[in-house]
Amino acid sequence: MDARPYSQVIERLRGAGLRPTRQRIALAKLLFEGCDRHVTAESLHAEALDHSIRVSLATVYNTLHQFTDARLLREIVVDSHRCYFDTNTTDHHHFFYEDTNRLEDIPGDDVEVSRLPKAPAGETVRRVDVVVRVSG
Amino acid sequence: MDARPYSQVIERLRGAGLRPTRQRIALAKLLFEGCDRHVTAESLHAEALDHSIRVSLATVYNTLHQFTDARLLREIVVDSHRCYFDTNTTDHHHFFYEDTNRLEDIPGDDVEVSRLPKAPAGETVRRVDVVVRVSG
DNA sequence: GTGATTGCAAATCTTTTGCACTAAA
DNA sequence: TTTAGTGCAAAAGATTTGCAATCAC
Repeated sequence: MDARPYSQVIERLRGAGLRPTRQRIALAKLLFEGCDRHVTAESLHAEALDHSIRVSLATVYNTLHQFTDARLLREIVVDSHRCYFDTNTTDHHHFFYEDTNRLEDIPGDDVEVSRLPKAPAGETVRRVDVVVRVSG
Repeated sequence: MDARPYSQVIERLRGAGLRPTRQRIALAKLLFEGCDRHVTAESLHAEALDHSIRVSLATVYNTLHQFTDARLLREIVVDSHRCYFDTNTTDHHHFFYEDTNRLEDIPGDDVEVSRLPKAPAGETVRRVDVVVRVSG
């Protein structure tokens, strides 16, 4: 083992103003080491247990929201029954597989919204989400 | 009062293969008489009670889903905690006011998606949803 | 040590379900 | 009369919360 195996993740948490606790470090390693991912609280909790990381479901929920507030994650709304979180926080859109409830990034250039309405008076556009729903 | 005040709504329900019961007729009148609307189960139930329509929340849920299956309504996903239903079933997109959880149609021509990825192998695109999230 | 964080269990909120009752055809 | 639809209350599923115990600094 590296003498400082967690330093990158710890730095990232500190940079986001989050105290690097054992649970946050472990979850951050699952989320951010490797390629972009989409998780739900349940799926991340299950994955943590698989890796023998002792963390409660409540803490997973809290952590996902803290990471989202800190802009380490992005919340994606595609299903009224479950929250999805995306480790890819850059501007991009999604396929949603209705048969399997799976979410997949659409590469940035493959969607282009060429016309948008202006924001209603007094409002600011926070985000434009495009979801392409597919099924077999 | 007209001698056949409910005939239009009744025809619409029959046409959709739904038996025109007292509850369905009353809810359909709230939903379809007047301009396009966005409702949640809770909001429609409250509105029904305001109009002295005796209907249970469970029936409102069931009815909204039956209407959706019959293509009298469309379900809109903008919030992971609540289902919204839209009486406008034509192709169009939405503003979502994050401060007030309110949903509003964007006129058809004000959004144009000029490039879309092709569907993954074996999948068919069921719908493309664009949500413009705004806040004050 | 001190304040932030966590775990647990209970609470909350939305939605669905089982079943006896009622109403439409 | 027959079957579909309804109401209620209970169940289910996802998420949040209160509070004592624990941990980072």
